[in-house]
Amino acid sequence: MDDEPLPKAVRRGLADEVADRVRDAVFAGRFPPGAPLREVELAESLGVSRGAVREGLARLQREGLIRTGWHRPTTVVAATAADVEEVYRVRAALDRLAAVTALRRATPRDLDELDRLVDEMAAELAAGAGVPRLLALDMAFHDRIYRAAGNGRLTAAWQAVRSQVFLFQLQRVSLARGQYRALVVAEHRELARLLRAGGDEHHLDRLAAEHVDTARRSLLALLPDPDGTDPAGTDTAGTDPDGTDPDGTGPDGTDPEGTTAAG
Amino acid sequence: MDDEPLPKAVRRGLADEVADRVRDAVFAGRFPPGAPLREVELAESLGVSRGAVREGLARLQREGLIRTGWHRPTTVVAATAADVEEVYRVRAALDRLAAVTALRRATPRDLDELDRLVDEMAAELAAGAGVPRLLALDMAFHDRIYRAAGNGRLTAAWQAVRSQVFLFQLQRVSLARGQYRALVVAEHRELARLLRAGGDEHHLDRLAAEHVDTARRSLLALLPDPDGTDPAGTDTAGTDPDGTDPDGTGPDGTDPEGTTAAG
DNA sequence: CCATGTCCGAATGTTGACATCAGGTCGTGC
DNA sequence: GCACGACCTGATGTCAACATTCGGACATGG
Repeated sequence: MDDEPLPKAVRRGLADEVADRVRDAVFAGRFPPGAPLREVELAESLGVSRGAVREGLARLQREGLIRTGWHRPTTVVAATAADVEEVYRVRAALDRLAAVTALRRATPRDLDELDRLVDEMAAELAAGAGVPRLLALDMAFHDRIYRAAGNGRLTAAWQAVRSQVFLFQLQRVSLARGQYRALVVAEHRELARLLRAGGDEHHLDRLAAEHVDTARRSLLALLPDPDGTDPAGTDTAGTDPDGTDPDGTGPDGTDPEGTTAAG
Repeated sequence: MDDEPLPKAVRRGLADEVADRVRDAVFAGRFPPGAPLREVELAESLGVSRGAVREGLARLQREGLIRTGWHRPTTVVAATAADVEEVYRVRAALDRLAAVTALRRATPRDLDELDRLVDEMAAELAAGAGVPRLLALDMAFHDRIYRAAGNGRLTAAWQAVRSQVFLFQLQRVSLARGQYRALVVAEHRELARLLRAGGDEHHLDRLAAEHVDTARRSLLALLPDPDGTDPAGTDTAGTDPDGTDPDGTGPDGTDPEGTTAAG
């Protein structure tokens, strides 16, 4: 008996389908950073109407994977140091909350799944698996933590940066060095251990923060340094300062199974 | 001599207009919690096509203000204790990051504006202003902090919960008691002071968390105790992981550019 | 040669109509 | 009387066509 026997057979619309296809295409490098995603082209290519494409793109915009403007073609985001800084800072805040919350709410099933993912990660690593495969497992691991936390809004916020995290890691294949790969696996194993231990909230919180920080620094090391160690003022154009950016469309709250794939 | 002399004259689409109108209507109580928002009705009422309405509703869904399903009418969210818990926990995580980041990036103009908002808040309070007015100022205050932080993704995440925070506070007019009102103003003044001082990051982080927690508890106190939401959850986490308590969420939110209405 | 005004292509923004689906109601058989 | 199935209504999902706007190229005047 599963806690959730049936994954609830959700009726997806075309927009979701379009979003998934385009997202995978972006991850696969079909559309490099800065490349335009024209609605008509995608509509023809996918065999659907522009409306569906439009809605799907709006969803991807919500995920921060693409940017658009008034009467301007949407383009794939290009990862600058400022972007990485922004995304990972937000991710750290969310991850910490997710970990601490999961500490109190994780079910035995959640804990088992986390261990299984870490084991699989280690196995794949030993087998010399490619970066996308390891990244997918990495993502699945964190997705599970968010799911265990059981906070819909938190999960939604995570999904708003998740694709960017994946894309950035994929573009800059920072996992290339074996040393770092092993470290990542070790960090995940430690996270799973602390969650199972169920005790030290402070320790877990700190580990979650450090885990993200490790990834952030390893990515920033590969990017042109805009300014000092402490990036201030890297506001830049990417996002709008006023905060009222025109984005996307409605989220669907909960999406349990990771959609990204890219395996 | 503004830092940004011209507010950039953004070209808004119909979807944004629709979203603003509907949001204001919801805040004004035109659509009570649970009420259906039918696309055709709104289309006729606003004099636009269903497409525009659809896109606008998608935006509101992203803000968590409405919920929808496959071929089911969208409805206004009803604030349960679990919802408040979720929203405020996420908000606390975001607010903490925003405050700490703003500590390093806030410009003198930002600081002046924060002080001005607090003063105005105090003045309105003394003048016996209504709850919506105080809430709007409260929101503007926090919006300014997010803006000062200069992290677009963080701001986007904030906007995904901002409307809910506003709605919850508005529905349960927890600010009714004069005592609490005064406390809120004092907390804001302290936040502004710490930001201007520019020093103690730890202290600021903790204050931001407490500020949100105060609001969270005051709201939960007014809601029926759901049982299941979470055993340890509501009060919870008394321990602070980083020395600062990980959760907690905050109270008000508002929107800067006066869209919210009610005022 | 630089600055200004105008035109054109292309993409998005917007629209109204058609197809599909969920929920409730009624009717039927046991 | 109860369970099951078909039907109908109303809503959203989807589509193809029209209107608006951006960006650049071209021509023009100083």
